[in-house]
Amino acid sequence: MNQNVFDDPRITAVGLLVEAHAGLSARFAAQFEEHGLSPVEFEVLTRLARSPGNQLRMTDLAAQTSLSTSGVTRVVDRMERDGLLCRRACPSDRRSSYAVVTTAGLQRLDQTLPGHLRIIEQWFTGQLEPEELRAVLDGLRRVRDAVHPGATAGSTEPVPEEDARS
Amino acid sequence: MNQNVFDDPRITAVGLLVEAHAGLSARFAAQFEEHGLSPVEFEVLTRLARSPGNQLRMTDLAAQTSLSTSGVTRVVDRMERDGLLCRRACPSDRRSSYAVVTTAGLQRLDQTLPGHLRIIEQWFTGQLEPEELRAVLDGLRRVRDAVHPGATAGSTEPVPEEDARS
DNA sequence: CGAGGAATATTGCCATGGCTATAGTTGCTC
DNA sequence: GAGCAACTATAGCCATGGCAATATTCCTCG
Repeated sequence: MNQNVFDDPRITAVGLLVEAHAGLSARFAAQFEEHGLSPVEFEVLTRLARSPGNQLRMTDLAAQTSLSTSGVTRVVDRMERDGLLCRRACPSDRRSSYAVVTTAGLQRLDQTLPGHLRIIEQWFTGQLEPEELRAVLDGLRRVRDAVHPGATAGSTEPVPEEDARS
Repeated sequence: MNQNVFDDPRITAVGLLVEAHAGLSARFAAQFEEHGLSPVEFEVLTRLARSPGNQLRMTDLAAQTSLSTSGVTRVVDRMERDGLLCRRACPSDRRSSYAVVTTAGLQRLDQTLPGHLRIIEQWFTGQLEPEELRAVLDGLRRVRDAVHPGATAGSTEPVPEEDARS
């Protein structure tokens, strides 16, 4: 068996990306937990808080998170039970319902965000010189745009079908 | 509520990292599935295949993957049932047992790896100029070393305790 | 208008995996 | 050697979340 396949620079590159991500996620999760939030709940809270009216239809919330629509149903169940958000019927479409952040939810987010930003700075952005950071982010943006169809509003271009990198 | 918190460059930076990782993971998972593997199973297979004797104690396997020891027990259960690996009693310590990759497991990995490498190149490394890629990897290495204690054998230095909290 | 198909949220069923308790083993200390 | 703490793998119980089925509601086309 070809042992040195694992020394392939591509494997190494992915390993770095995965481990950097995993390490940061673990730090985030620990801090979220201090504020009684799971990573998914924090994600939901931020997505709602940055949406007009602090609300989003269940479907749209699912599209903006890592969850399926049924997953969103359940997270919203839990968070509604905890008073972080509530459901609101959509007046124009009786199939839809909104998830709306409550005041308590916004407060919780406010409590969590400063520490979150501190962690990012301490363990990610602050570890790099400004121009290094810019280089990393430029690279990640290119990867993201290639591999994550429809991630940003800006990239409406079709997903590149081949390895073409202009 | 402070809406423009979400325009904070730190939030943006993490968002890029997370989405690049998520996009790549999704592509990987799709290709693994073509070969009848889950992401965790692929991880286990590679960890074992790159270990001396194609084997690892359950505990060590857990330490090298994203799983707890009980998680490893179950993945190994499934993979043993599928014939990808088998358990072997440790002769020197009757508490321990090894997970050993079978020939079928190595074959499965051989079938999967070329496509995996192609995906990495097509959607990650190949999207960047060589010097861009090097810059990204250098940055990720720094982040990884900071945030992921004990990730590599090379970085024995203690985790920076530069702290600022509480 | 009415029928059929698409969209929306939810629920049932299931796989995955973490935490904790447990049983077996080892090694250290007295 | 006996006792005890640490280690190792596993099983029980539970939370999370995906997929598919389901019930509503909406929309389009005839």
